[in-house]
Amino acid sequence: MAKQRQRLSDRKSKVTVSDVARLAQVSDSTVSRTMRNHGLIADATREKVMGAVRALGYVPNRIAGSLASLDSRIVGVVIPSLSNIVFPEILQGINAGLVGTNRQSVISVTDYDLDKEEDVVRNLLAWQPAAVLIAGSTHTDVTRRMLDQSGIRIVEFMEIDHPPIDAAVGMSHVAAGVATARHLIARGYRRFGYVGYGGTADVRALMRYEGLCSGLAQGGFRLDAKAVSDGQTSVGKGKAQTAVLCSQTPGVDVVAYSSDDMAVGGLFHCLGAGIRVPEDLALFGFNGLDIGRELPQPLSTIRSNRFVIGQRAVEVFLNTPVRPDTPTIIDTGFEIFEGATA
Amino acid sequence: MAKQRQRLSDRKSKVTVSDVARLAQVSDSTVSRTMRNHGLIADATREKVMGAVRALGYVPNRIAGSLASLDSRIVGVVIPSLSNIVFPEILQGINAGLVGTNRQSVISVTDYDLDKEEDVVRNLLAWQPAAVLIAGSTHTDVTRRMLDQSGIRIVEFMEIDHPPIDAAVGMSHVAAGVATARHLIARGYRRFGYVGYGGTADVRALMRYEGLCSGLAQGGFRLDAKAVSDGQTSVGKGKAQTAVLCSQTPGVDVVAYSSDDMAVGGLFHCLGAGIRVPEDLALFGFNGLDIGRELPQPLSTIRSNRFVIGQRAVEVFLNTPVRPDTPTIIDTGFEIFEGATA
DNA sequence: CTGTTAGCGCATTCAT
DNA sequence: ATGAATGCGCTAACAG
Repeated sequence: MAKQRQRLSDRKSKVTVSDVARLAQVSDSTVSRTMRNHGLIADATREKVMGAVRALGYVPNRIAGSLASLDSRIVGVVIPSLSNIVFPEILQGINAGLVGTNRQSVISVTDYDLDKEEDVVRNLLAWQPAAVLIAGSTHTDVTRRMLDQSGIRIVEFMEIDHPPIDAAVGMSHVAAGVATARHLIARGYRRFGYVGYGGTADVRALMRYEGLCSGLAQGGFRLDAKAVSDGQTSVGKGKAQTAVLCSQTPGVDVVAYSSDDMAVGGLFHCLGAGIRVPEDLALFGFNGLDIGRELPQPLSTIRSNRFVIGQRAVEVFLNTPVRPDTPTIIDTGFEIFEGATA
Repeated sequence: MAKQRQRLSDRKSKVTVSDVARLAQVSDSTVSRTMRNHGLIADATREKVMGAVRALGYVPNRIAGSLASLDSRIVGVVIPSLSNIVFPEILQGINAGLVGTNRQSVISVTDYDLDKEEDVVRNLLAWQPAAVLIAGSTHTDVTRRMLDQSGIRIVEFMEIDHPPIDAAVGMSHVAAGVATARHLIARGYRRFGYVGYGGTADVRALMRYEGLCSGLAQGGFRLDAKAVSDGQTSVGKGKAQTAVLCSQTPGVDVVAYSSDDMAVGGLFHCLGAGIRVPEDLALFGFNGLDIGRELPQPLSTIRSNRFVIGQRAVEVFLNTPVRPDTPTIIDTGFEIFEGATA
C-alpha cells in the first residue's frame, strides 16, 4: 500500500504489467493479452484491466516486448542525406506505407559516405529490425555481407541499375540519361552542355550522366561543354556553374542538369543575365520537383516518383515479410515532363 | 561441434554473447565488457573475443542490452511534417548534435494533427527514450501529461512563445512578426498585404501573423489586403494567392508572406505578370531558405536558425540529461535579411 | 582483470 | 477465458 502510493507519486519509477495486474486483480499474462487484443478476454476483465491501465498511466515497454517476442517491429531506413529534398520525399512515402501497421521506422543518414554507411548499418542491425530499406546499391563489401546475412528483407531503393541483395525499387538512372539525350535531340538541339555533379559519391547522378553521354553518342552527338562541382547539389551551384559554362563555351543551345535544383539555378542565372530561355539557351532538369512547375516558365525535366518509391519499398516488405529466393525488382519508372524551358 | 557448424551456416539463427563467449573461452560478461569497452580487459582477452566476434559475425542485440541496462539510448523526435523543408533542416541539426554520442534518433511525423501527435508520443514513449524532442508547444492535455510524467527530458523546439513542459529551444514567432512590421514601416511602405497560411494547425504561422498585425497597429497602420489558403505551404500557393491579392486589392505596396516558399511563389507571379519588384510591389518572406538568396534578386526575409535549433535541442539533453526543477528556455534568435525584394 | 548470479519487462507456451 | 512458468539476450552488481 505504501509502496503503491510511492509508485504513483514517483514519476520516474516505471509502471509494469505486474503493477497493472495487481491493481486489476488478474495475472500478468491477462494484462499482456488485453493490451494487445490477443486471444479472447471477457469484457468484464478487459474493463478491469483498462481501468487499472488508465489509473496507473501504464505505457507498455516495447523494448521488453520486442525482446520477449523476438519481433522488434522496427523498419530501418538508410539514406545519404536530408538536405537533398528527394530523400524527405521518399521518407514521406515510407511513412505513408507504414501508417496503421504498428511499425516504427528508424532513420539513419550516411552523408554519402560508404564507411559511415557501414557503421550506420551495423548500428541499425543491432536493433533487430524486421527489414532494412536502404538508398542505392553501392555499398562496401562488409555492408553488403551484413545486410545479406541478417536474413531479413533488404530493399535497396532509388535505382534498379544494379542487381540487388534482395530487392530493388526505383528507376533506371542510366535509362533516364539516355532518355534525356534522345528527347533533346528530337527537339532539335545540336550543341549540348552539362551542368551538374562532378564528384564520385552520388552514383546515381553519375549514371544519369553516363546515360546522357551514351544517348548523345548513339545519335551521333557529344557533349560540347561541361561545368561541374562537388558536394551537395543546390540552386546556388547550378546558378554559378551555368554562368561558368556560358562564359567558357558560347554557342551551346541546351544544358542538361544533374538535378532540378541545379536547373532552377540555371534559370535564375538566365533571368538575371537576360538570356532568353529556351530561345538563347534551353534547360533540362531531373526529378520533377514542385518548384520547377511553379517557375515563371515550367521547367522541362524528368519526373522520378520519389513518394511512390518509398511506398513501394515498404510494400515489398509488408507483402512478403520473408526474403524470397530470387531477387525482387520493381521499376517505378519515370516520365519526361515537357515544360517550357527545353 | 555439429551445433556450432549449424549456427554458422544458418544465417537466420542469431549469434548471441554466449556463442561468442564459448568460442573465445571466456564468460558472457567479459564479452559484454569487451564489446562496450567498459572496465579493464587484458589485451589478450580482447583479441580472443574480437576474433570470435568476427568469426561468428556477431552483432550485439541492442534491444536486449537496453532492457538489461534500463537505458535505451533512444532520442525520440516528433515533427509535424517532412514536406516543409524546415523540418528536415532541423533533423540535420539534431543528427549533427547526436553524432558520436552512440544514440539513435527515432523520428515520428504528426501531419500537424494533435490527436495523431498524441498517438505518436504514446508509441514513442513505449520505446523508453532517454529524451523527447518535439516541435512546438501546442499539444493535447493528454500528450502534455504523458510527456511530463515520463520524467525524461522534453525539449519543445521551434518556438519560445509559450511556457515549456521542461525546455524550449527556438525563437519568438510573435516577435518575428512584430519585427517584420517595424522593418517594413521603416522602409517606407504604407499599404500592407499578407499572403499566407489561413488554417489553424500551424500555430507558429499564426503567431507571426498576429505579431505582424500588432506591429502594424503600433505604427498606426493596418493590413489592407489578405489572401490566405489552407494546408501545407508551397511555392504554388504563394504564386496563386499573390495573383488573387493583386487582382482583389490594387494599390498594396508590400506583401508579407507566412514563409519563404510562399514568397518565392509571389516573386514568380510578379516575374510572369511583369510586376516590378520592389518598385511596383515589394515582397517579404520568412525563414531565410537557401533558394531565396539565389533568386534573380535575393528575397528579403527573416532568417530563422533551423539547423542551430536542432543542434541546441540535442545539447540541452546531452548537457543536462536529468530534468531540472525549473524550465530551460533557449532563444536562438532571428535576423532580418535585407535582400532586394523589400 | 574475470566469472557468477540475478534480473530487466514482457510474450509465450502449456495447463486448467 | 485465465494463470504459472519459462526465457528472450544482455548488463550489473558482486566476488574473487
